[in-house]
Amino acid sequence: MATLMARTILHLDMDAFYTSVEQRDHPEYQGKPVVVGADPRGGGGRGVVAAASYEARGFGLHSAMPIGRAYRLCPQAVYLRGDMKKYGEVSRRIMAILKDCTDLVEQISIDEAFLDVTGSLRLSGSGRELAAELKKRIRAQERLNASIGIAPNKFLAKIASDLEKPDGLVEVMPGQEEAFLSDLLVERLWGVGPRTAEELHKLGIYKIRDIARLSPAELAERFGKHGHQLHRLARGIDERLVAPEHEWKSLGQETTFERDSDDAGQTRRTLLGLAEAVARRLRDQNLLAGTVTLKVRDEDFVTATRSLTLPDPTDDADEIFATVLRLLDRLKARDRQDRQDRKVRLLGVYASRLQDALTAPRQLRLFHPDEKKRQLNASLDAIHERFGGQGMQRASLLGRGQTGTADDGTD
DNA sequence: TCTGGGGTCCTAGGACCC
DNA sequence: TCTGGGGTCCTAGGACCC
Repeated sequence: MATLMARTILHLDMDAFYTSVEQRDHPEYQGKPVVVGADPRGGGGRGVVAAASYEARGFGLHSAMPIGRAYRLCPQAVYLRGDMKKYGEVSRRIMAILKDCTDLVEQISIDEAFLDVTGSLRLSGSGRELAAELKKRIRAQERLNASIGIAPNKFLAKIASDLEKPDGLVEVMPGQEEAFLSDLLVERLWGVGPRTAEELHKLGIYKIRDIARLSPAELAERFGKHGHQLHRLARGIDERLVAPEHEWKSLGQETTFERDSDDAGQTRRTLLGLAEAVARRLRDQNLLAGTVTLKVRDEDFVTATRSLTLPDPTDDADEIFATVLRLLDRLKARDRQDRQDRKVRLLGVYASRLQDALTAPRQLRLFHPDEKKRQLNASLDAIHERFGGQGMQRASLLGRGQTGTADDGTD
C-alpha cells in the first residue's frame, strides 16, 4: 500500500550568481557594485541587467532593470557583458556536488536546483545538516555562497531559500506551512506575476493569507486553471515531484538589433544566422523540429509570431530558413496599412514539436539528397566545433552591418 | 525608465473529420 | 438542404519564470 510519506525537499539558489563569479575571479571587483548585462554605452545602451551584485543592489539596481536606468542610478558600477560559458562550467561543477548527495536533482536554471533528499536522510542526518554540508562544500570548492530552503515540498522550499538571502538557510517544518506563508505578499506565489498581482490587488488581496478569503470556485472563475493552483499554493500544498529528467519542448534563438532596422537585407542575413544556429543546436542534441516559428518585434514593441508545422521534421538550416521566409511573407501580408512600415527591433527563430532524430520515423524520399545533406551538415558542425562561430559562415552572412547579435565581441 | 534571451504552460478560435 | 456535437490538430498570443 502506498503511504503518503512526508518528503524533504531542498531548493538551492546561488547568490547573485554571475556577479559573484566575477568578483571571485577579479579581486579588484570585490566590495564594488558589479553588473552583468547589456552594454550600458554611457546610458544609451539597449537591454537589461542580467545580474547585480549586492553592492549594486544597494543603489536600487536589480535584474531585468533596463540597463540605461541602471547606469543613471549607478554610473560608477563595473559593467560586464558576462561570460556564459564560464558560468555554465561553474554551474556544472555545483550540480555535480548536488548529485553527489542524491540522484534526485532537478536543475531549473543555471544557478538553481531542487533536491529530494528524503531517501538520504537516514544516512546523512537532518535536512538542515545536509543543507549546511552542501553550502560548505560549494564554498570550499567554488568560493561561492548559496542559499538553501528546506521544506516538505518544492514551492515552500523555493520561498524558504529566498527568505534570508544571501547565504541563507531556512527550514519550514511540516505543520508550519500556512503559518510560514500567511504574512508573505501574493507576488511570492509561483505563477503570480504583475498581471495576476494586479487582479488580486483589485480584489483587496495583498497577502497570501487573504487568498483564503476567496473560495476555490471564485478563484477558478477569475483565474481559470491557474486559480485552482493559487488556492492550493496559498495553503502550502504542492504535490509536484522533483523530476531529474527534462524533455525539451522547444528551442530557439532571438536577437535585438542595436538600432531598429528597415533594411530587408539585414533582416534576411539575421534570419539566416538564427536559422543556422537553431539547426546546429537541433543536430547537436539529436533533435528534429516539427514546427518552425518566426518572431518579429517592431519599433513600437508590438510582437507577432507565425508558425508552420512541417510535413517532414527537420534539423537542416536551409529548410528552416526557407520556412522562416515563407512565414515572413505571411506576416507581411497581414494588416498591410498600419504595421507594414514599422522598423524591426527583434527577430527570433524557434523550433518546437521536437522529436528524437534517432527514433523519429523519417519519411522515405527517394529523390531527395537527404544523406548528402546530412554529411554536409556533419562536416559543418565539426568545423564549428573546432573553430567556433568564426570558423565558417555563409557568404551571405558576411555582409556589412550584419546581425547585431548580443554576443558580438566586447570590443 | 523603456522593455534581453532562454524557456514553459495555458487559452481560444478555426479547420477538419466523423 | 440544413445542421449537432465531440475530438484532434494547428495557430497566435499572452502570462510567467530565471
